[in-house]
Amino acid sequence: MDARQLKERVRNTGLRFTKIRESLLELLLESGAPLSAPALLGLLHAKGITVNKTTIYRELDALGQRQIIRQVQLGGRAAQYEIIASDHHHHLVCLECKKVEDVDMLKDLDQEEKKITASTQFTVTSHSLEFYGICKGCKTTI
Amino acid sequence: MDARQLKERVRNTGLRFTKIRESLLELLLESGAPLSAPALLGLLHAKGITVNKTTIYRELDALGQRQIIRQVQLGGRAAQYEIIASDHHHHLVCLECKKVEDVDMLKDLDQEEKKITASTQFTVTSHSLEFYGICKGCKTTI
DNA sequence: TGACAAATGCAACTAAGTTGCAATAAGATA
DNA sequence: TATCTTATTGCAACTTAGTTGCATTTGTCA
Ligand SMILES: [Mn+2]
Ligand SMILES: [Mn+2]
Ligand SMILES: [Zn+2]
Ligand SMILES: [Zn+2]
Repeated sequence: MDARQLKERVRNTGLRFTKIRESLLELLLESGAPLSAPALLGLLHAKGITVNKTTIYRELDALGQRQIIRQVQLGGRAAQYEIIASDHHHHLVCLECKKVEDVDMLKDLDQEEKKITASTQFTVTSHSLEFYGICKGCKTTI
Repeated sequence: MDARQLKERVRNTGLRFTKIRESLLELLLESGAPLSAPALLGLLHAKGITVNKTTIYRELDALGQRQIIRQVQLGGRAAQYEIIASDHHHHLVCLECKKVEDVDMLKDLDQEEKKITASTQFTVTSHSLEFYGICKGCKTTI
């Protein structure tokens, strides 16, 4: 998933390719980790792009509806957002500095989804798995 | 985990056993699912117990520090809380009505924790796994 | 029964997120 | 390129979740 592909995806869903939208997606793409609305607002302002918070929230909503980004719940007050890339993955959340890292799918949880759907009255369509602990940086700092 | 055991645990940590604390824990115990601070506030008021929201937040914090309850992140704006019972479990979250059900641990994710800790610079200490989908009630209603 | 810490309420605050409405700009078309 | 339509944006006012300082009340134990 690079900037060009992303632009393609955005245009295909009927969205205009505005400066704000472009910069916001660029930030999410460059960031190795999910970003919150307040964080995005700050980063955009730091880039010299003046944008209102209402626009950010509407933008995140629009991109979410089109399956270009997804909201992830990792604790903390604000929701975080990340580009929906090709492969499914999970997250490592540092309890110390709150940094988030991606971690590739290890076990096949789709099997678990099927088991639950088969054995309960609940139809599972997706899942999210977060691992909590201490990151490399926080171990050396202490 | 029944009311008596819970009272014991509360007393053992040096907490006084107040009417508010008792009712709050009772609500969490009776509820099959996690509850948010605003929800608890509403339920307590419905029970005729007048309590300030500041008290609720401080209470949740105190019980959390003592490992009597835990905060769970399940999407939605408000954090949810549940009694820490003996066995580890995960959650089924209905995307329609937002209801939450417990689901017993199926696979052994402790193994995954160990693998990650061994192969990355990140020391995993816990995890949370949520399954999303449609609950029984919401399937029949549609 | 005090004494003393824990618990509580209140008011004022911050931070995240939402809504309605008016102004602006992207980009398709002529 | 000028024009048109509609998506996008900003602004202000609002809601909801959660926090803080301080004064008052209440549980517990000697
Ligand atoms: Mn990720
Ligand atoms: Mn649970
Ligand atoms: Zn860290
Ligand atoms: Zn449901």
